[in-house]
Amino acid sequence: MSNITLIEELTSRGLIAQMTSESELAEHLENQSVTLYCGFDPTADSLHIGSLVPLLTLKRFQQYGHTPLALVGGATGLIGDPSFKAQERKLNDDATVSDWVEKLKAQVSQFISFDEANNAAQVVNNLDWTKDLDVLTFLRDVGKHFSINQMVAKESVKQRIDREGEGISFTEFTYMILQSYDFQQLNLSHGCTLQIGGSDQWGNITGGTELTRRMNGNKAFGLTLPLITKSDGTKFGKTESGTIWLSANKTSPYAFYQFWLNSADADVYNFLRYFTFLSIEDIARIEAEDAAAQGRPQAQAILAKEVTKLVHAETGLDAAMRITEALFSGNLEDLSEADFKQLAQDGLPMTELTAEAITGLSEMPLTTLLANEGLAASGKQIKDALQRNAVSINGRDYGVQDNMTCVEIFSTANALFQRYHLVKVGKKKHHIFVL
RNA sequence: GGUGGGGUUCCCGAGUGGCCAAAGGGAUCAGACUGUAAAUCUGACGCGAAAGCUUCGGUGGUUCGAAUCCACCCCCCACCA
Repeated sequence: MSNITLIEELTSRGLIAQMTSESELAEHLENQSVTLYCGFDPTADSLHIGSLVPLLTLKRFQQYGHTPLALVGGATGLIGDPSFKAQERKLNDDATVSDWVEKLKAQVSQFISFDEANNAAQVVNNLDWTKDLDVLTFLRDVGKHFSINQMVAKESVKQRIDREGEGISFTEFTYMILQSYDFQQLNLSHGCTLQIGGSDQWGNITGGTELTRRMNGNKAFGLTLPLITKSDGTKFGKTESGTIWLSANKTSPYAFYQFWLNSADADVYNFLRYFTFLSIEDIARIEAEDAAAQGRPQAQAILAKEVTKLVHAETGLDAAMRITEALFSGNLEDLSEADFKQLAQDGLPMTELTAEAITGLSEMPLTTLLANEGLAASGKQIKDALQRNAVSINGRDYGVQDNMTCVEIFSTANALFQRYHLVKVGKKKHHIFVL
């Protein structure tokens, strides 16, 4: 597909943190189609954008003719990965985990192709080869290959062991062995010779390459991806309102699109390299054009469009762009009744005002109402916004003197199409109230 | 187990009897500027529309009045053993 090798491509995108036996791995990947895997543990009912880099990297390998296995950790999810975690985690019960496993299976499947003739992807679950494993076999056949001395020395668990006041249970300590066993099993059953993962997984991955060598006598490789960082030092993937999830139920396509659209100039070109399939040349061209042009760069819009399309498909992207256009172009008059219905469906936060709710409004200050609907952390903030004329409803600005007039504000007469009130607080927060 | 130092509003961190809803910084929210940026400037920042109500590890006490004083308890840190 390209005249550069996969490793060269990944390198130029900044997608390689660490590799085992670098030159050998490069050669291994060039000479044949290899099978590789990446694991995703069910720690919630959806993955978040932190998992997007490994997911897309699996796809990149597939584009270069390799066979990706997406492993969902039905077993490891029951244990909990201690890597670089400050505290022991509480265990989730197995009904919950198996429910999450099913959801993640569907989610990871979006990103890799199952139709390729020669290198179709597969989704596997490590519960399949661990659930019937008995303790004695595990201890004798697997555990014997691990040196406690080496395990204790791993950076990923070091802080837990060294730090006073914290500890690590035997359960979590064993996590590395389980994950290593996955690699060894996949090497046997699928001929898998490479594991990729986030850079926090390095200790677990090298555990797997070692175990594969010892038990199977096979050479196996590992490659880790960098932790995504932001130029301002804040954590990637979180906003004030929380984690950005891949599931549309948890983060609407609109919110997802907005997240990328708001990327800082200092980060956006890196993000294009990490999160899109645009060629490095195209990205360099975009960057050069933005640098030459005055005003708003085009990169954020391209990024938002590309990533939203990857995660939420064309329909999700259309919805996100439709809402964005409606809310930020400034012209409410352009919205039709159908548009309002669509906005609600597309994931713009919405509240229905029932008849009882309306009667309750006579006692309800606007500040309380809007704060309750999540438009601000407290009524105080709404009050502050009111004082600065930063609250508008259906295009009309309201001030503190209107605070007790909810009934009038949300009357049918003031509603658009007799039903809709579009509330805006500040520049970016929107909410629809429907009669 | 011993000795010393601590636990303050989202975080860091001042405050050691009234002038304290509690300095300062960060985060956050809103405004100006702008590109739905960044940087910068301004305002807000316990809750409440307001009257007012509730905070300074916990429980009791002293006092007209306590984050500040006393007693007991819980937790954390440092050094020693």
